[in-house]
Amino acid sequence: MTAADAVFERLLASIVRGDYASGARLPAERDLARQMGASRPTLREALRRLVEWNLIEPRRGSGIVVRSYRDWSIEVVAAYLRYGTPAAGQPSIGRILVDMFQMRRAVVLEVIRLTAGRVPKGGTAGARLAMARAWQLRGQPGYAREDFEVMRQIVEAAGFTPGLWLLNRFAAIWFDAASALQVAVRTPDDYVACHTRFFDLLEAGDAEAAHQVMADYLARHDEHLVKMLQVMA
Amino acid sequence: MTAADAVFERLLASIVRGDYASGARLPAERDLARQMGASRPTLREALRRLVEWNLIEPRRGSGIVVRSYRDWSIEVVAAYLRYGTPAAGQPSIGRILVDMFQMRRAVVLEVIRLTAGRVPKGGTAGARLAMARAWQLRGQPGYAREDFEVMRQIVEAAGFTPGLWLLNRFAAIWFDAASALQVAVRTPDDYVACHTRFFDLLEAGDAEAAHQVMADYLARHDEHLVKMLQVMA
DNA sequence: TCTTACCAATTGGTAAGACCAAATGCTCAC
DNA sequence: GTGAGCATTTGGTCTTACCAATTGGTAAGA
Repeated sequence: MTAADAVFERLLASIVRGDYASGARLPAERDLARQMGASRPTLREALRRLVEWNLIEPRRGSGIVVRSYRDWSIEVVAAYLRYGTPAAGQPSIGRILVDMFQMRRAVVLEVIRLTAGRVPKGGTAGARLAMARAWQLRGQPGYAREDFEVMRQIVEAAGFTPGLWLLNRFAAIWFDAASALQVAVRTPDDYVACHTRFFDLLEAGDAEAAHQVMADYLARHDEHLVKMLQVMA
Repeated sequence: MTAADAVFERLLASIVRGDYASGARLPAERDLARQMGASRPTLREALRRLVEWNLIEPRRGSGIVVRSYRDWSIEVVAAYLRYGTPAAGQPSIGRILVDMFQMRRAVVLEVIRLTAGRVPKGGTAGARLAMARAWQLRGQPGYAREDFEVMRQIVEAAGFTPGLWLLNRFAAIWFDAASALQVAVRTPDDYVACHTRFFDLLEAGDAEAAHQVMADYLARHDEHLVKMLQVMA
């Protein structure tokens, strides 16, 4: 991790933790750089990302104002799971987590739905290979990424570029959150069976049935994770 | 627009346009800064955002490699609409556009679905006010933002924070894309009627019917936009 | 001839200091 | 009390320099 990354993480934590009220001002860049033990250019690289995530808004001559949590961008969730301290009337961390799971499943399923009817003949070959690799890696660190690669292969073969890019963003957020939660994703026993059936249905052109297979699979998958979360809570 | 923004935009354009093959290296930072007529710190602020969007990957001692388009993040779509030149076998700009519309509608509707059952008594008050403001602004520049505020009010009232943050990201991408397309969003005549009915159903606790109202509304809305796109093409 | 260890060049990462320009807020004249 | 003008604050940018990780070639050794 670079110095700019470290500064970014510290500022991110303090904002998400609620150290600054909405509309409050951060210390001036020069002071902030000194507080963080970093140079101004390094600090500014960190600030760039905070701007990108809609956490702050620099105003020349005036200062850097901290934006309301209602303006934040989805990339913040992982940090919120790490550092968040919900104020009164705001949803709890557990609530956020459950919501995130629901939303993630909904988005992935929508991408699948929009993809399913467009997979060309033989378009599942890459996905089948990725699935085999993922299965080999079950229980090991590289599994999540390879499992994710399966869907990317499908979506790419279908030429559904915006869906591919959306999945990429979600994956980044997801892996970040997972590392924050120390969640070890378990691979279901029917992993290969479900996916093979999914691929076969795609090749056969039965988009609706294919979508249903993955909907059921992900529902079971999430159910398992939610149980784990309840054990933790 | 700051100098760093300008440099970012130029680099973004050249990468999205395909000036660099996947895995190719950008010129060294010092050379690139000179080419862009900017200082190294300014250039590096621009590179930060390109990293954030998964367009490049800096490697100390080696250089900055340009990543494959399949790794890019969803934030890139707007730039792709501006500058993209799809290679053979890749989807056309028109295809991307239609996909984007579909995906946006799907995501918004999913957020609505996950929100609908959780709106508290009186939770639509803020949304009704925003709707009135949006209607006043129909046909004018501020309309799109205020129209978007309506949904944010609903989602916020329901305490569906990840959904709120996801909408924020989508809105940013959407407004960026709209400015690239010079699309003027027309306000349907039944704007107030549809939304009022939506709010009433939410307050009555009929989540399914509420969802359906907005699904129909957005379908008609998008149909209109798609027609405009066909005229343009 | 092949391999290995090492060194120098390349290149991203960081720091310090200075100046410009926009916004702010105070002061002073009216 | 009010408005114009000026000094201060503060983000935006540039220059220069040095550090550290990687790379690639070179020379020594097997």
